[in-house]
Amino acid sequence: MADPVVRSAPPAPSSAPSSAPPTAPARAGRATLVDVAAAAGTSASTVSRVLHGGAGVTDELAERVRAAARELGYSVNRQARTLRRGKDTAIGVALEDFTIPFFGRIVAQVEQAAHERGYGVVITCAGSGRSEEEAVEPLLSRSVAGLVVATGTAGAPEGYLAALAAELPVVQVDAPSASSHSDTVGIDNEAAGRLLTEHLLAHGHRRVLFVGSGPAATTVQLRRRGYEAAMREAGLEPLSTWLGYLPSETTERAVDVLREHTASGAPGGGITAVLSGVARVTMGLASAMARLGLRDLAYAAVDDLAGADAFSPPLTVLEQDVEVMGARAAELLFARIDGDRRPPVHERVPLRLIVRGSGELPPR
Amino acid sequence: MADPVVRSAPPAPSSAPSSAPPTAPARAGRATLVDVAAAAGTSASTVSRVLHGGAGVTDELAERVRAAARELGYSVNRQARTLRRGKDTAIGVALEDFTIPFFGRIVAQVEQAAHERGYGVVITCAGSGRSEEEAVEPLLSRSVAGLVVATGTAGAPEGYLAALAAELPVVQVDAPSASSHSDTVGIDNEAAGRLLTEHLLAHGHRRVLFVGSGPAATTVQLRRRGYEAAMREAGLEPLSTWLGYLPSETTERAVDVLREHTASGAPGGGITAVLSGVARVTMGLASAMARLGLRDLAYAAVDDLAGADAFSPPLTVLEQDVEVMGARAAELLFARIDGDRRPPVHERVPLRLIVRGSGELPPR
DNA sequence: CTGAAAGCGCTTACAG
DNA sequence: CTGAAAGCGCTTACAG
Repeated sequence: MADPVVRSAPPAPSSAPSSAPPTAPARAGRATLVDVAAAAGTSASTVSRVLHGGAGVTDELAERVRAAARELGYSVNRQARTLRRGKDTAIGVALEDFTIPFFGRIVAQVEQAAHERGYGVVITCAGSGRSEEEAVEPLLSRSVAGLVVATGTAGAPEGYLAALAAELPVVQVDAPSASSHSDTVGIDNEAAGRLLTEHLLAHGHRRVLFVGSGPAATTVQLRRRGYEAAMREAGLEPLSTWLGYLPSETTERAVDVLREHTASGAPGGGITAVLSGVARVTMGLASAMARLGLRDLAYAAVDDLAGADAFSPPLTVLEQDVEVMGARAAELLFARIDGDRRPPVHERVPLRLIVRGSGELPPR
Repeated sequence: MADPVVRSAPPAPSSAPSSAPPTAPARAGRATLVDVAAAAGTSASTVSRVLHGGAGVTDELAERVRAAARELGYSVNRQARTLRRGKDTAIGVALEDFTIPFFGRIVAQVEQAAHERGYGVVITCAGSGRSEEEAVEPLLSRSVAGLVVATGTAGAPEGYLAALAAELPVVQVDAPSASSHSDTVGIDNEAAGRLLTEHLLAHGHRRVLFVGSGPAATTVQLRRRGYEAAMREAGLEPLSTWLGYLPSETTERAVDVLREHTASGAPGGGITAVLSGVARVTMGLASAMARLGLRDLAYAAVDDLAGADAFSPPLTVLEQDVEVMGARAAELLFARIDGDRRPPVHERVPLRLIVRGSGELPPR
C-alpha cells in the first residue's frame, strides 16, 4: 500500500501517531475522509468520489476505499458537506403545535420521506405567539434545502412566506388559501364548512353553532364562510363564536360557550347542533360536552380525531387524509429541491364524511 | 471611516473574486462575516468577537459592527460555526411515533427549551421497524450536541444507547429502566400497573384483562409486571394479551380481543374490566368498545389521552405530567451539554389517578 | 484592542 | 483514472 503523503497534519487533539494509521480511529470523534484515504492508501478526492460522487474510479480502488470506510465506521460530516455545497441535505418543518395529532401525522410523513432520501428534518414551532419569522430563522441559518410550513391557524403569513419562497422551496400544508408564491396542499376549507352544515341541516337542525379558535385563523375563517353560506341559503341566521388560541383555556371556554347556548333562556331557544372548525376546538368541545352531560347535542367537526369514534356524544366528521397531505407535501418539496421549476401547484385532498350519530335531530 | 480592504468580492451570485477562483459554489442570499466586516471597515475576527465572543472590543467599533450586521441582515452560518467548533448548536430527538400526543408533548417541551437556548432540533423517528442505530445515525452525522431519546416501546436499546452515551449526552424519556449510562426521566412503570390494578380490585373487579402492545415493549412489560403482582396478591390469576405494534391493526385486534373475552362462553365467565398498558392500545380499545357497544366494561389506562374525558365508556387514567417530563429531559440534557459531569440521574415524575367511572362494578 | 492566518471536513474544477 | 489545491464561513490561537 503506497502512502505517498505524510498524512496531512495529524490533528492535535488526542491524535494517533504520525504517518500511516492503519485502522485506528484517528481522533476522539468520528473518522474523516482523510482518515479513510490514508487507510486505503489514496486521496481524499478519490474517497469522496467513491463514496458519493460515484463514477470514474477503478473497481479495485473503489473496493479498497469502501472497505476502509466500513472499517473506520466513516460517515460524512454534514456540516462540512453543507458548507462546501451551499445547501444542507436537510429540510425544515415549521408546525403550529406538536401536541395535536394532525400536525404529528404531517411530520411523520415528511420525516419518512426525508429519511428515505437521506435528508434530515429540523423542526420549529410557529405557534403560540412565536412569529413565523422567529420560528423560521433558525432553520434558515442551518441552510435547509426547503421548508414545509404547517401553521394553519397561526396567522396570516403571506408577506413573510412570500419573501421566503423567493429564496428557497416552500410548501404550505393546510394552507389558508392558494397562494401564488408557493406550493400548497390542503382541503377545500369553504366546501368543508358547507358540507358539514348541509349535513346537519338535512337532518332537521336549524340552530347550528359554529365554533372556531379565532378570527386570525384563516383556515377556520374559510370553513366558517362555508358554514355561513349554507345557513343563509337555508334562510337561517348563522351564529358563531371563538374559543381563543390558548390550548390551556380551550375547554373552559367551551364549557362557557355551551352553557350559554344551551341554557333555557338562550337566544333563539338554544342550539341543537355544534360545528367545530378546527381540531383543538373539537377536543375542547368534546370535553365540555362530557363535563356538562350534553348527550343530545348533535356534533360535527372538520378534522377527524384519533379516538373520535369513542367520543360521546358521537362526532360526525369530515375526514381528510392527513397522511396523504403530508406525503404529498414532502413529494412536492423534494421535487422543487430537485429542480422542478413549474409554477406553484395547489393540491386538494378529498374529504370524506363520516357520520357518527349526528343524524337524528335530538328530542326537544 | 477607513476602508483599507477592497471589500472582498461583493458576493454577486457566482461572481469571480480577485485572485484564484477555481471553485465558487454560487451562494444565493445571506451575508457573511466578511461582508459585515467590509461594511464596518474592520476584520472578520473582530466581527466574530463582537457578535459572539463578547469581550475586548471598543464600544465604538462594536456598535459599527452591529449596525452593519443589522443592515445586512446577517446571521451566523451554523454549518461553518459547527465545522469549526466541532459541536453543533442543535440537539437530536429520536421519537417512536410522532402521531401519538404523548410524544408530541415531549417534543414540544424540548423544542421550546432548545429554542430558548438558541439550539435547533433535529428529529428522527425510531419506530415501526427502524432500528435505533438507523434512526440515530443521521443525527450523529450532523454533530448534534446531545440527544433526547423517547422510544419507550421500541425495543431494548441498551446496547447501542450505552455506546452512544459514552460519546455524547443522552437523556432517555419514558425509559424502560434506569440505565446506568445515561440520564432518564419517566414514571415508575411497575407502580403504575399496580396502582391501576389495585384501584380496579378495590371496586370489586376480579376478572381484569391487561392489554399491551407486545412483549418487546419494555415499558409495557414493567407495567404488566405491576398488574400481575397486584392480581396475584389478591389471589387472582393475571390475564394479559397483546395487540401488536402496528398502528393500522390496533383497533381490529382490540375488537377481536374484546369479543373473545366478553363472549358468554369466555374463559372464567368473561372480564369486567380492562387495563391498557400504553397509549396506542388505549386508543384502539376505546374505539373497539365503542364499536362493540360495550358500555359496562370498566376501563383504566396508564397514559392520559387528550380528549379522554369525552370517551365512552369513561376512562380512568393514571396521568403523568408529560410536560414536566419533556421539560426536565431538556434541562438535564442542556446541563450535560454545558458540562455537568455528575453520575447519571434518574428522575421520576409523579402519577395522579384520575377516576372517571371505572368505580362501579358493572351489572352482571 | 485588533488583524492575519490557519484550519474544521468536505467537494470539485483543474491538471496530470 | 487520480491527486493537489482551493475554498465554503466561521472561530481562535497568535502576533502586533
